[in-house]
Parts: sequence; C-alpha cells; structure tokens
Amino acid sequence: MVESVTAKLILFGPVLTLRCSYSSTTDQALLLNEFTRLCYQRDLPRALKVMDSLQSHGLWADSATYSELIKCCLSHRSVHEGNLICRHLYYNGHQPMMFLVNVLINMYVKFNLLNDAHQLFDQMPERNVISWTTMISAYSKCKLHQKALELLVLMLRYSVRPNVYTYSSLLRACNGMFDVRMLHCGIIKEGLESDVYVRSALIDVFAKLGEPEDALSVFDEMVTGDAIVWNSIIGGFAQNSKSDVSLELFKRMKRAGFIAEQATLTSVLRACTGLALLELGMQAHVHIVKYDQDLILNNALVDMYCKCGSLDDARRVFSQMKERDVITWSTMISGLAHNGYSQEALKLFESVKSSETKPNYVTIVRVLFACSHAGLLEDGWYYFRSMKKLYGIDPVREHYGCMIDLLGKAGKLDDAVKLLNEMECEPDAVTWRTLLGSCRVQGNMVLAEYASKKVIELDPEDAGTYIVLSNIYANSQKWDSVEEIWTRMRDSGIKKEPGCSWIEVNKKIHAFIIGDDSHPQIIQVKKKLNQLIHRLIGIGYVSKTNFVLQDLEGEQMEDSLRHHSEKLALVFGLMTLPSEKVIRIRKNLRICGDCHVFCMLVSKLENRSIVIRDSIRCHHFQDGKSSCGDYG
DNA sequence: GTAGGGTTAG
Repeated sequence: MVESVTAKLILFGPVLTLRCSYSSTTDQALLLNEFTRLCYQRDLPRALKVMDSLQSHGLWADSATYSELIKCCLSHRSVHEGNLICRHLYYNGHQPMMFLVNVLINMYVKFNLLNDAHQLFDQMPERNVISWTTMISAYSKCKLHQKALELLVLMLRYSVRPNVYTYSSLLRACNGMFDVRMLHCGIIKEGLESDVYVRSALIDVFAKLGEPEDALSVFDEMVTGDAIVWNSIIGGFAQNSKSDVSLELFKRMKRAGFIAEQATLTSVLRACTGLALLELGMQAHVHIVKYDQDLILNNALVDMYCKCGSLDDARRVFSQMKERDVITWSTMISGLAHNGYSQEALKLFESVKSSETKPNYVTIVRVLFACSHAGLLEDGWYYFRSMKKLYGIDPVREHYGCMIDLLGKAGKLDDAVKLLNEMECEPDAVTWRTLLGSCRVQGNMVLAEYASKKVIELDPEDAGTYIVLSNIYANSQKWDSVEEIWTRMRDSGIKKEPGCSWIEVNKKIHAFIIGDDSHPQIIQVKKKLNQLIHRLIGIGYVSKTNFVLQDLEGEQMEDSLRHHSEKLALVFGLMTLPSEKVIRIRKNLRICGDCHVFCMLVSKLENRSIVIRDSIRCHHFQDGKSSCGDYG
C-alpha cells in the first residue's frame, strides 16, 4: 500500500521542481500568506498553482489551511484536486500532522475511495480515536459490517477507547442481534448511552432487526430527545408492520411539541398505507402540500393512495410530480396492478422507456406481478425472457416467483414446476408457497402435498401452508386428511391467524374478528347481515360452501361462512357510512370466494362502491362486478 | 480543528 503512494509522488515530483522562482525567506512568507488567503477564499485553481510553488521550495502551510482547501475539494467533488493536495502533503517523505491525515482520510471516504482512505490510514505512524472512527464509519456506511467490527477489535488492541461517534457508526453496521448486544454492553459500560446519536442508532438497529420492543425501551428511557430520534422510532415501527404503534408515537410526538418534517410524514404515510387508512392518509396529504416537490414524500403518497385503493388520487399525484425516479414508476406500475389495472400497468412500463429512468430489478418484479395478477401469460413470458437482454437484469427468485404464479394459475402447473427446477437460485419457502397456491386453484392434490412438504421444511411455523393444504383436502371431501392437518397444527403449537377486517368510520377504526363478539354493535350487525343474506338469496346468491375449513354440514357450514369478518365489516359500513361514500375495508388474509361473490352482489343490491384490500390486492366492487376479473 | 442520526417501490 505504501508503495503505491510513493509511486504517485515520484510521478508528480520532477515536473514541479523546475518551477523555482522564490528564494528569500520573505518571499517564502509572502507565498505562504498568499496560499492561505486563497484557501480561505476557496479559490481552488489559484490555490493549487501557488501550492506548486510551495512544493518546489519544500514548503508546507499550516494544517488548518489545507483543511480549508480540502473542504473546497469536497464541496466541488473535485477528486483530482484532492489527489494533488494529498501528494503535495506527502511530498518528499513529508509526514503531515495526524489531524490533517484524518481530514484526508475523510475526504477519500466522502469520494467513496475506500482503498485510498485505508492506504493512508495504514501508513499513519499514530492514530487517534477519530482516525479509527472515520474508517469504521466508512465501512459501516458500505454495509461492510464485518470489516467495521474488525477495526473495533483492532483499535481496542491498540488501546484506543471508542467514543459515542465510534459506537453510533458501528451500530449501523450491525446485522445480527449478537453484535448489537455486545455493543450495547460496551456503550453502557462506558456510560455513553445517554448520547442522542447513540440512542437513535440503537433504535434504528433494533427496529431493523425486528426487535421493536427493545427500540421502544431505548426510546422511552430517554430524558431529552430531538426530532430525528422521533423520526427514528416512528419510522422503525412503520417499517416493521407495527403501523398502529407508529401512529400512536406520531401523536405523542406532536403533543411533545415537535413539528412533523418530511421524514416524519413519509413514515406516517407508510403507516397509513400499512393499515389502509385512507382518511388519515388524506389528512397527512394536507400537511404535505408545503413539501409538494419532495420526491420521497410524493413516492410515499402515490403508494399510500394505490394501496388504499384510491387510484384516481394516486394518478393525480403521479401526474403532478415534476421529478420521478425508479421508485415512482415501480410504485405506480405496482399500484395499478394491485388494483386490477394490469394492462394500464404494462402501458405505463412501456412509457418508462421514453423517460430518463432505467428500470431496475424491482420494476421488472412489479411488471411480472402485473402479468400474474391478470393472467397475461404471453406478456409475462415476453418480459421474463427479455429482461436480461433489454435491461441487463438477471432474473432472481422474485421474478421466478411471479412466473410460477402466472403459469400455475393459468393451469400450466407442469411448466411452473419446470421453471422452478430451472431456477438458478434455490427456491425458498415463498417460491414453494406460490406453487402451492396454484395447486389449490387447480385442485392438484399430489403436487400440493409435495409443495407443502417443501414449504414446511423451509418455514415450519407458517400456519398458512397448513390452511391451504387443509382447504385442498376439504374441497375433495377428504375430511380425515383435514383432521390430520389440524391435529398436526395443534401438536406443533401453530395457530391459525384469525380472519380480521378493519373499517374506518368517523376517524375510528373498527375491527371485526372471526369468532369474536367484542364489537359493541355486533348483535345489530349480525342481525342486519342475516337480513341481507336473505335478500341476496332472493336474487340468486348461493353460499360457496367449499370454502369452509371444517367438516361441518348444512346450516352450520353456511353459518361459519356467514360470519367471515369482511361480511361483518361490510354490513357495519352499510349501517354507518352515508350512502354516497365508498365502503373501504382492509382484511389480513385473502378474501374467500364466497365473500367475493357476496360483495359483488351487495354492490349491486345496495348500489354501493366497495373496496376491499386483502393480503395481496385491492378488489373494487361496483354494480355487481369486481375489478379483479377471474383472477381474484 | 478532523469522526456519528431519520424518510419512498420489494
């Protein structure tokens, strides 16, 4: 490493030694003065010229002056000039002060030239905590967490004590709880846990690793905080599917007198998206108007409107955006498909070509998702086969997953299996679950048994797999096998997630859970539901009894379907919302075939628009039809 | 004097 720096110096040296015109001490002092003046004026070109003359005299200015000049290089992103300064400082075996080397290392880090930074670091005769922290921070930012931790061990070996800067940098590099616990102990031992940066890093890393309780306890122990720590905790919960906690914390933040900025509002939108809270999301939109050209916020807004099933609003925000990036396009493509407009999604993707944006692998995943959601087999094959050639993107698991779904749902299970076997990466639980889903649609029990075995091997805790398999058996009246599955689930302590639907009425969220009568108006709701069912039967409604999970007969069988949570939420909506208002429901699981028919008929009978977001898509019911076509 | 924090698609 040292050799390469020396090589740079030799290359640079001889040219400059020719320009020697100053000789007396006064001249030298004047030259140094001139240099300092130019550096503080940030006049980079002239300062560099004078630097040449200094070098030919073997003169060096003071460290603060060079530090100014380097700042100037950084603000202009002038890598070449930064290199010239570095060579000058090491010219002729000169050793710059430790402080200045730290500044240089930092410069290389900011230029993303980690090797150059590390080279200077390696040849330092002495290093202080700042030298170490600069390198650790650099590796943390590049997600080279192992390297960052190695440097911590080394610095301790050199008896340099880490400080709050070191720890806050290091925490960002953690990707396992072991490292976090170890660092957390170090932080407490050194008495550094009250530092606000350390705390926000701890909160972020706990949230990132799916330990929101730990994140919250670090947050709650804090005596003083600032807006960014609030953003950390609100964002942390929003990213971990704990949107309700995130919104509660947002309320607390406002009560504490903090103003919501872009980052806060983005997380709040994400939380609204997670809970499908359109009304609240729209309220947030009002506060966002002053940041109307903030790209990240607008992206979050588009996503919120799409996932809350309000496509017109999403389209409006999208079309008014002055700047769009790959996330904007991917979000809108995905959002259209999510709401049943796959053809429009593909058209939009075609128009990405005339924009400046280059699609990335996520964009292609969303395009294939659009194809699979509408059964667009030919389009799917076209995009899948051409992605490498047209966009230079190699297919990964998610791309294969969409294709397997597309083929399987289109009845081409053999082709789906063939593609699964051809995958360059190992299929994971999600891949096999996708195939299993297709087996349910196609009623292929043999393949379903094989696929579910694979899913259970890879993800034994997932209740959904057992449920799908039990559904397949139930459809074929194989009640012994159904019973066997349920026994197996009981024995392994795996619990089925109960079906739950939520509806927002008058700024309050009402939850309806299957088998749970705790909603205060549940008796009226059920009574009204029964009346509605009778009226629907009058116009031809027949319960699709094969969606029942247990071996029940006749009346009982119909009853358990009758009380699916989305039906209860829908009836509650009919009872409480004004007739012109769209009824919007979010459900945690997929909507079942019976409820799907039920909603279509209700939309016609009651002349209502109904939007139900289930675990993978939005269904818009209007005038007896659903936006998802046959691909529910 | 030089080193550390929050936000968007999957």
